[in-house]
Amino acid sequence: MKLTEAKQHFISSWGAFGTHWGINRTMAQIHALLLISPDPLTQDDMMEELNISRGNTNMNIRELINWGLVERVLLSGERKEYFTAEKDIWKVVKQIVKERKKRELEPMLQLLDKLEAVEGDKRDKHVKTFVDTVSSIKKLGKQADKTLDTMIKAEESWFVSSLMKMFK
Amino acid sequence: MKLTEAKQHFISSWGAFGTHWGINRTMAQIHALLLISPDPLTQDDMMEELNISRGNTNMNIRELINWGLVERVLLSGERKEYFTAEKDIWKVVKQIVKERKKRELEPMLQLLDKLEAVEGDKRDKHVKTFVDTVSSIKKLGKQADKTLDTMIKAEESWFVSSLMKMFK
DNA sequence: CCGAATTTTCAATAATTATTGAAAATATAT
DNA sequence: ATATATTTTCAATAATTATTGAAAATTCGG
Repeated sequence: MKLTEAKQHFISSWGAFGTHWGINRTMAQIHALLLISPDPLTQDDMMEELNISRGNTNMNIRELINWGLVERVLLSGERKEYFTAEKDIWKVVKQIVKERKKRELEPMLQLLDKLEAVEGDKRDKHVKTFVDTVSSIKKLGKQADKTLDTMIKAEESWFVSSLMKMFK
Repeated sequence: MKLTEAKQHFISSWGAFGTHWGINRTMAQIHALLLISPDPLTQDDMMEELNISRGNTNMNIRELINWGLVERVLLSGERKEYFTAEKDIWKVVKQIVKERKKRELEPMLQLLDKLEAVEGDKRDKHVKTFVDTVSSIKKLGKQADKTLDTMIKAEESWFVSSLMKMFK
């Protein structure tokens, strides 16, 4: 397979992959493109490679910057802005985990805390099932939260080798 | 907070949560409803509780059954079908991980294998960056795949206590 | 400060995805 | 077998989400 074709495959399947994870296609594709680009790219480069409009490109680049996955680069002597993505995949994964934890897991745990304190007699099976379900989700969620915190701090080498031994 | 209100909150936020994970709102809400229901429910029960149409209810129940999260229950003397959800959250998580691994991670790893074998001179930085990116994603993906396999087999008690020690 | 280059915004539109509801198919009791 | 209850399908529609493109805002060199 030629590089051009391989790049197309990579970008389009990264985009499709993203849609399964609540990330929009274009955002994932821009990210994919930057991941495989040795040098920083401009908005125009991305528009051309991915055949998307200026507005779409711009909004999704900003979103990737918010996620901490892409950053602006200033190239001296150039008027245009350039962008580059973190290439260390372990760092990328940690960054995504960190953001999703903050945006989704933490608010969910806060809600569960409130819901667990529902009024009512636990001898009523409706109350009991509700409280039991909420409590068990909360328990697992809290554990996941701690685990992810540690993961976020970890080095890849440590992570891989520890897990290899642990889950052999 | 009263039970009725708490249930509403739980169902609607479980639905919103689902949409961040590529699961449609209704499917997540039906699942939530079944999780907190002490007894099996019929399609009509769900239609009424969630204010959704028969067709929508039916399609999403079947989808939940495909995911292995819900099953039919036959109640003797009843003409209607009843449905119930697995209540053990650890089993639920394992089932979801198992399915998503099969549906998303494994096909991605297969693709990466092919893309890694791209033609071209690795002294060309475009080729090099492409191959390096693909390889490192593949490496991490393969590790995740193994780790998840072990997790799928694990008992919750084992999982929680091991991780507690590991990630103290 | 001026003017050109560049970036950003956002209302309009397109594309995608979810939902309805009624008809068809299936199952069951008598 | 027939009538009735129940489930399933799916074309039509609604709702949501993504994308465009042109106008406005900003930046920056001279």
